[in-house]
Amino acid sequence: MAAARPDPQPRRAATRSRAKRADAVATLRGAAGPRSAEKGGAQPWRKRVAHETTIVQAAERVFAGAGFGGATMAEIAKAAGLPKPNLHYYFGSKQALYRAVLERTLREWLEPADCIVATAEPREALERYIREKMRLSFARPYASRVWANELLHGAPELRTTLVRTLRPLMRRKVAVIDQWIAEGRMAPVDSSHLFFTIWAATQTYADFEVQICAVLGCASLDRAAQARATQHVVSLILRGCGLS
Amino acid sequence: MAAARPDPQPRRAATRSRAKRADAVATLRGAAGPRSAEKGGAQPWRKRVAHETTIVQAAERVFAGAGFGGATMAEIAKAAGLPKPNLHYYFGSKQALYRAVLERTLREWLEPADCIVATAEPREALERYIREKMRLSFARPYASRVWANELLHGAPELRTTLVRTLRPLMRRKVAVIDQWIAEGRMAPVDSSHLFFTIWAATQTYADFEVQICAVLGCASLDRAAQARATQHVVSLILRGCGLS
DNA sequence: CCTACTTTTGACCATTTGGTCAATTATGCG
DNA sequence: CGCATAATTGACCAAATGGTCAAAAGTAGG
Repeated sequence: MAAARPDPQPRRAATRSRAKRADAVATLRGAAGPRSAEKGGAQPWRKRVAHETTIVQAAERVFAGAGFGGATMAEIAKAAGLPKPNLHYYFGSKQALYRAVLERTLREWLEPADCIVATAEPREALERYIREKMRLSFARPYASRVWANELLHGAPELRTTLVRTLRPLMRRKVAVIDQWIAEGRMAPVDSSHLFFTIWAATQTYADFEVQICAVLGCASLDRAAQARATQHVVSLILRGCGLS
Repeated sequence: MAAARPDPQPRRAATRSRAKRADAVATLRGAAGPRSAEKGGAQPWRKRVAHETTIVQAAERVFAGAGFGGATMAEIAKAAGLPKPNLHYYFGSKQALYRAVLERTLREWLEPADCIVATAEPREALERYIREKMRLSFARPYASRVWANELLHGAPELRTTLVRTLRPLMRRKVAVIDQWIAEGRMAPVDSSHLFFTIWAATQTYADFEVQICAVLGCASLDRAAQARATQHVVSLILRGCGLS
């Protein structure tokens, strides 16, 4: 996760035809900010990262709009403003590109859980967690939809990731909630299912936005509506946990 | 909606090539039980309905598993145990078949809301509503997923349905909740958002089953696990509504 | 049996789509 | 400059896919 970028290395050239694809994904994984200890104006791979990011963002939008099967590489290319073979140059295949999108999302998705720790105040921690989830839902609806779409279809690409990454994390978080309950600091809810409910209640604003807007009779949720939604989810769940 | 079936009429034959498609959808719409006032052993269209049902069920499974774009008519045909042109005979196109699946789901989806009426006891009505939604989620996961998938991708097929059918219904239900709140019979929650939360919390068990199973570490939710989930959602939301 | 119909089905087609290639152009470096 | 490597891109291809058709096979009523 924190692995430093492999810098502008010749990227292990084989006959090239086979070598190009592969690890563009790895690039994105640690692309956050290792611009530090490099030489002077390291612009060679700067452009590469920029392109990869452009592509992944375009792909995110297109995959969100049509699903994996419905999205086409041509459409993604158009959305990214690049010729199609270029996508294949950076990400060997449609599937690899899709994976890159999912991987990027997963990291962002797990982050908010950091505030669920035993030493925290239950009410404060949960409220913060829910608010952060709501914020993500409104800020990155496409990412949420790609993720939802993947789960919806049985998670063919990240079933193992769910078991190997999400599950261990959740075990720890669930233990924290259970401890809070044991200490009588909140009502005895089922901690695992509490997370499922929070995920569902928050992400529904990204995933099923059309339905919500159709019912509310608005084209999209403005700032005020987002705040109202957030307030609703926070207070409903906190009260449900006996934390009002 | 209650329109009687057009019985084994010559089904307005034009040059046939163009006539065959069309209204298989209409058939399904009112196919519930008009077996009543017909003549004797009305078996001619009996088989037709059976086939249409078979096809729609197969389509539901396949669409749920791959989305509209990812599903193929060939796959649906195989799942239905019929040759591909047969599907086109009953439902003119892939899109029409998809619509038929969605339409069937919508009816089932709206039904549980019948118990939300002003004269009912809030606690009892809401609990019943939630339980019914949970039951549907476990009983018809494929339908839920097709629906979710459609919403996820912007509801291209049923945006108008949402506005013309779901919205009016919800206006009435929301009014009921608001009345209950005004009468001081439950906590002052945002009634529209309460529905969004209930939908999300219940349908997550169908839509994101893989994620839930991955976290819980089980292959699928057995009866006991389903009961636990249901109990969790019911008590969390009721308490959230001040109805414990 | 015969006529008129609905239904079934194998063979087929035009289009779309993921992916490839080879040729070409940038780019870094000695 | 000149070499090597990375990046770009127009042209292409094989496979998959939604949809069509016409011939064949039921099926009901006269």
